[in-house]
Amino acid sequence: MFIGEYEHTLDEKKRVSLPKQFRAGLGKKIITTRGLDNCLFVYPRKSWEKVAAKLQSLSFAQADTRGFNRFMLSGAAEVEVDSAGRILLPDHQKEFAGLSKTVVFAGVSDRIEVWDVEKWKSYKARIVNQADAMSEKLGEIGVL
Amino acid sequence: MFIGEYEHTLDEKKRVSLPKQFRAGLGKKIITTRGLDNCLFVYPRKSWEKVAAKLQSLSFAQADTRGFNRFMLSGAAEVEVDSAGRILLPDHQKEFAGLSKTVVFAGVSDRIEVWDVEKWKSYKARIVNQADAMSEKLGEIGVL
DNA sequence: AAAGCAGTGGGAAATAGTGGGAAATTAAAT
DNA sequence: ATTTAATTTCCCACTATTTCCCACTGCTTT
Repeated sequence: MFIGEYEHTLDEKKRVSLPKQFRAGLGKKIITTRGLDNCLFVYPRKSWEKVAAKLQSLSFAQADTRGFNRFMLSGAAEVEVDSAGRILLPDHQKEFAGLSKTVVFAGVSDRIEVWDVEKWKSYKARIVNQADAMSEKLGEIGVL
Repeated sequence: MFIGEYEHTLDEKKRVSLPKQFRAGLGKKIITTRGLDNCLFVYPRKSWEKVAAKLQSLSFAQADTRGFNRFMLSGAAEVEVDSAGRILLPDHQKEFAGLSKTVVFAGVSDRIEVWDVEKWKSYKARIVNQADAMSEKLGEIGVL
């Protein structure tokens, strides 16, 4: 269960150190992939295998599942945590998520998200403003 | 399981080096063939045999499956990886996929795809823009 | 204040990717 | 049939990137 929010630095070699609090839960080999809303998803190897198994069951005959597979799989990378607790992000992921120097790690239960700090700030401002209204909606359908 | 995206160069002798990450999974003899959406599919010998078996199980009675069979099988070639980790692409495949100098290798679970870099960029832009719609599909199959 | 540690930066060594030349094989031409 | 041309194969060499390691800084803890 990953929770919390941390600001880290992406250096010139495209390295970022993982927040200490996440390292134990992630292990040595982890998977990063394209996520939704222009952020990256980070999974421990085991959780990723579940995702991958589901993706593999999709046929390549249909154009939309082909596209979907390409989005998730070609956008993914297996990265190893170095001796200083850092990972190395591929160019295409850095570009996809629009990462500059400062990035945000956000724990979201079974996955971790990586955001560019500016994108994160504006996104967070939006969801904070909407939280009150959303809670009523969730109450209506019996979630809270 | 092949994942990730890599840009490589096709030289004047039609050689491309395979991304280091894919070499172990591919072995020494590999199969390249015409793929869907104007890219090439690359398989390790073993996976190819499975694909070929599936294709053969399709009925010859229907004109369209006959066509698909010919498309995949006649477009295939067995190529060997040289001492520098490169393969040699046949002319007709280079032409089919519209490959120029820079090509993209994309890992998509059991196969690797080879794209011309420009075609890949525009295709990727399309699927990235459809990410929202895709997320609903993700929910349906329980990926997210 | 000293010690430990998380996060960051940077230098040196290793290597993946690329280009090109020589040898060998095939094809063409006289 | 022999020579010439062209293409392919094999090998070596260069370079930009990656990898591995060590060092510094600032914060927290004792």
